[in-house]
Amino acid sequence: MSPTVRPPSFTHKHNHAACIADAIKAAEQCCAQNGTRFTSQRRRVLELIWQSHKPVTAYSLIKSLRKEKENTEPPTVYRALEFLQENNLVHRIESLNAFVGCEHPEKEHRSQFMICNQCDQAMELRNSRRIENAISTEASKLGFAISSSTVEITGICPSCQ
Amino acid sequence: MSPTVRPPSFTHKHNHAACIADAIKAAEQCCAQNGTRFTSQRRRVLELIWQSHKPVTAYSLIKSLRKEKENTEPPTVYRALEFLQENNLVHRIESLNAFVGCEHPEKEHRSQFMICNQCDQAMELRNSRRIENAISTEASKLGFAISSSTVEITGICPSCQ
DNA sequence: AGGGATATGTTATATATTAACATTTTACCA
DNA sequence: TGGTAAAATGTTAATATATAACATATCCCT
Repeated sequence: MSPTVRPPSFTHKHNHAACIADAIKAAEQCCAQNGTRFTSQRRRVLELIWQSHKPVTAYSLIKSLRKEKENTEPPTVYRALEFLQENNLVHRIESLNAFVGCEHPEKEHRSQFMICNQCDQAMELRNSRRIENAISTEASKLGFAISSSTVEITGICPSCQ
Repeated sequence: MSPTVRPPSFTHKHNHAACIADAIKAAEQCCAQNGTRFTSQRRRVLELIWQSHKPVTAYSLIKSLRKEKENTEPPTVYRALEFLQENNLVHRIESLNAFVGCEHPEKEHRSQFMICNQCDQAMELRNSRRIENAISTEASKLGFAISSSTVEITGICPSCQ
C-alpha cells in the first residue's frame, strides 16, 4: 500500500485526520520493524503531538494527559518523547523547546523545518538535498565531521500571507 | 585600523587574549555607533562569555558573577544577554540553551554554527552564502517568507580529529 | 512458573526564564 | 545646575523546562 499523497502541511485546509491515522500506522510499522515496543502510552503521546502541525511542549502534553489520567508526571512524557525521537517518530524543535510529529519517519534523516510565526505550524522539508548539500560542503571545507544538524527557519508560511 | 587576522576559532592554539580584546573593542565601537550603552555589567558579561569559544549557559555566568559580587540574580544576567544579543554581540545556541560571542558583530546577520562534541567549541561560519542561499531557495520554492534562521551543526572539529 | 530486561510510577530536584515592582543612575535641557 | 524622564539595575517571586534516583509493575523468553 503506497502512502497517502497529501498537500504540504502548511496548506491549512487538509484532511488532518488522515495525517494522524497515517502517522500512527507508520509508527506501528516502524516499531515492528525495529523490534521496539509501541506501547499505549507512547501511542497516546504521539497521537497528542499529531493533533496539529504545531510543535507542542512537553508540559502541554502533560496537561493533556492529566485530563485523561490525573497524576501524570513529567518523566512519563519525557520518556515517551525520548522513545519517539529515537525511533524517528517525532522531532524536537530546539528554538521552541517543543516537539512535532515526523512527516516521513521511514528512516533516520536530517531534518529542516520552516516554522510560521502566524499559525505556528512547522513544516518539515522533504528531500531537501539542497540545504544538506550546502551544509556538507561548508563542513568539509572546514574539515568538520558532521554528526547532526539543526535547521529551523522562522517566518510566514504561504497560507498565512 | 584593520581587524586582526586570526585563525578560525577551532584552531586550538591561538592567541585567545587577542580574541577577547578584539571582541571588547568591537563591542565598544558597535555600541558607540548604535548609541547604546556598554555598561560595566554588560562588558563584564561579554568578557565572561569570551573566556572561551565554548557556549556558556546563563547560570554558569551567574555563578561566575557571584564570585565577584555575591548576590547576582538571574535578571542581571538575562538582561545583559538580551542587550548583547540585540546589539549582535552574542548569539544564542538554541540546541544548548547557551550563548557564545559573535565573531563578526559589525552588522546584523544570519548565523550558522559548527559545534564540536569533543572540545565543545562553537565556530561561527563567516560569509557562508552557500547555506543561506540554499535556505532562501528552498523557502522561495515553498512561498515561505523568512524572518530568521537557526543553523547549528554538531560533530567533530578538525583540531579534535 | 522463574527471572532478567524493559517500561512505568513516584518523589524530588536541577536548570532555565520571566514577571513585577522598587531603587538607582544617567542623560539632557530648562 | 538642579530637576526630571528614561534607562539601567536591584530584588523577590513565580513559572517553565528537564532529569535523577529509586520503587514497582509488566513483558518476554525459556
